[in-house]
Amino acid sequence: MVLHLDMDYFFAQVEERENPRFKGVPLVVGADPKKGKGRGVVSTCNYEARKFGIHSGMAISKAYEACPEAIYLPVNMELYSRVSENIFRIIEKVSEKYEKVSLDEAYIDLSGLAENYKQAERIGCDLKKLIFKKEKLTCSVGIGENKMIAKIASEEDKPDGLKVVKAGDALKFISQKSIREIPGIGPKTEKKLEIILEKSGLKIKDLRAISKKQLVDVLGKRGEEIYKNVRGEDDSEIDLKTKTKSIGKEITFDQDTLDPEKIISTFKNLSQRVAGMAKTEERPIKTVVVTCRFENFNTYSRQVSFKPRKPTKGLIYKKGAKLLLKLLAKKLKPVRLLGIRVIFDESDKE
DNA sequence: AATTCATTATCAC
DNA sequence: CTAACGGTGATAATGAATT
Repeated sequence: MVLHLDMDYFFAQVEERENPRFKGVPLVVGADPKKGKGRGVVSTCNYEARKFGIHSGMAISKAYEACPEAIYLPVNMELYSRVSENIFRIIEKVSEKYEKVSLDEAYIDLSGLAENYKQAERIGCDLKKLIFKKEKLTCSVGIGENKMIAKIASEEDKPDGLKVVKAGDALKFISQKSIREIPGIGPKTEKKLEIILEKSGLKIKDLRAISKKQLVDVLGKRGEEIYKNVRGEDDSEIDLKTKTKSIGKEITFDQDTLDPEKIISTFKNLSQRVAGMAKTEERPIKTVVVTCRFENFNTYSRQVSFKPRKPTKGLIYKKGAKLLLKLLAKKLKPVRLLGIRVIFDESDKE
């Protein structure tokens, strides 16, 4: 049995807690809609803002159009990280066997902890109470036989929800849900499936009409998983503490630029920060990846691998600058975004 | 033939 | 009028380069 925990509108809820005058009015956490013409997106917003049609991932300029009177706050990641750590400390009191999906989301393995659904529900309820008592934040919990069911269940009664889906009810529970609720089906996959079935607004049960072969044909390896998923099955394991595989930084300019000074100084800055973060991992890196997005949104990456070496600022910048120059020499247009990432050496396995 | 490398696509939060 | 659209990290597909 699996428990999925999802903090409700996390960043915005934390801001409400820190500053109660944000409660009850539309609140959007993301970029400043006025600064730099508002090129960012909405990170999270509270439910009052959602009434205006605002949601995560929406362009901040569009959100501003929908609700200029909302309060717009910048992302205060340091604050949310601290709160997140507190929450995970609470989760650890329930079980060490958990998978951290993000700052505000986790799967907990209930095998060995709960013999039946009643006990599982008790654990979920206690966890919610504990988090609220310690952190004054609400969350939603879903419980099911596998990760997918638990995840879809946690959405069911949000916010402040607690939903248990018994094994026998799982198939029925997911049948009428949008196929987008299946983890791994995004906009592109949805479109492909709509073409196969010549129908939009697909429900999970609709996908049961597609053969395994056709799914694999169209979706590749993921088709195999999706074939099982739409039948309520999910083999994916709870992934305990895995090592970071890569670290990167990227930045979108306030305005697209061709200014070499600006490009270089920005790139230097990114490199330095990546080096700083990579060093704390105390592991060698073996690849540097540079990303560049131009004004037309075309995005390119260039990478180079080498003998695993310590992630020094000089190494990362040198390798990266060479790649960047090579790229810019070919495709010179005003630059929208620059990024650099390092990939750690993985040769040391378990 | 098998493995690694490079690049792009897709996804999640 | 339409498009607008971050930052971080993971995985897969595909084809080329190496071993």
